[in-house]
Amino acid sequence: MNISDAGARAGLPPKTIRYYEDIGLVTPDRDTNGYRSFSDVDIHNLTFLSRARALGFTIEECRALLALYQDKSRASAEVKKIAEGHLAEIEKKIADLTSMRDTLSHLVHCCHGDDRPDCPILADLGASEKA
Amino acid sequence: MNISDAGARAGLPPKTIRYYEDIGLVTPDRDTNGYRSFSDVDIHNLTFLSRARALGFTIEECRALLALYQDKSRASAEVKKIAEGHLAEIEKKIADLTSMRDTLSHLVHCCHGDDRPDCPILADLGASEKA
DNA sequence: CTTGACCTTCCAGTGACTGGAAGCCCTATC
DNA sequence: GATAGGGCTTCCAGTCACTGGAAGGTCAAG
Repeated sequence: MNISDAGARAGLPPKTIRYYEDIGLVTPDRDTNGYRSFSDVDIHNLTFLSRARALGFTIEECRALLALYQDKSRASAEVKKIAEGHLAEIEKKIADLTSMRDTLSHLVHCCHGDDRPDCPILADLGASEKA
Repeated sequence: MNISDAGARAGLPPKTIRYYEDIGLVTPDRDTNGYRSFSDVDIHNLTFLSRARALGFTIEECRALLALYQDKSRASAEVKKIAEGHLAEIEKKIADLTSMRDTLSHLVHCCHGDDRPDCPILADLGASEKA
């Protein structure tokens, strides 16, 4: 199967698949004309990667997960450890963004947003620090 | 004031300040020895940038906000528009991350995490699509 | 006079792609 | 057989907002 079809199956653009090959995540065969030829296993691995990325795992986490996926004697504890670490990072990002949102939402709410220059948003950003 | 002190005041590393000068966000004077010399206004602007960045505004949003900040006849509506746009993006990121967290949290919860290979996390990532 | 902490510039790397150029390959139609 | 189009290949550059490091100038203290 050619790269476009493989991409359609896995839910990834061709460019991304070439990149994944570049960094050694997949190693499709080549046809005699030089075209990449994707086997069912390749598609399966690409789909795995696509889903793991959609869950926000970094490429290096994906690499580790894929290796564990292919190692039929792995310990599930190792997988769980990676997932838990990633989960903690997601939680932290959510907390950070929520804090930003609360602050910004408050400021936006305070700004009347008309053609006058008074603006609590800018006032707050530019304020000297206070206790 | 030299770059390190300016950075300490504004809460930014010297490298970042040099970068901000590179891209035209600040334009500190130079001493005769070539060192950057930061005025109170420079510090103020850097602090403004530091806070806006901490709220997750992009550099280009910061550039726009800083211009509005310095324009004493601006309309607050313009500021509010930028802030609201940014707020919407934050909300979206929070929603995306929350969805990821829920999925991942569920999977982590299902994985017993011992030395056996059975792992619902990998099973899910590798599953053929189902209805 | 030397040491060490600053400062300067410039170049390269980060993560995970993405866009684009230049050129080969394949199929279909005229 | 020529040609048009689409898809494939490689490679280079750009994204965003820095960050690290090298090479070298400057300054205050001892």
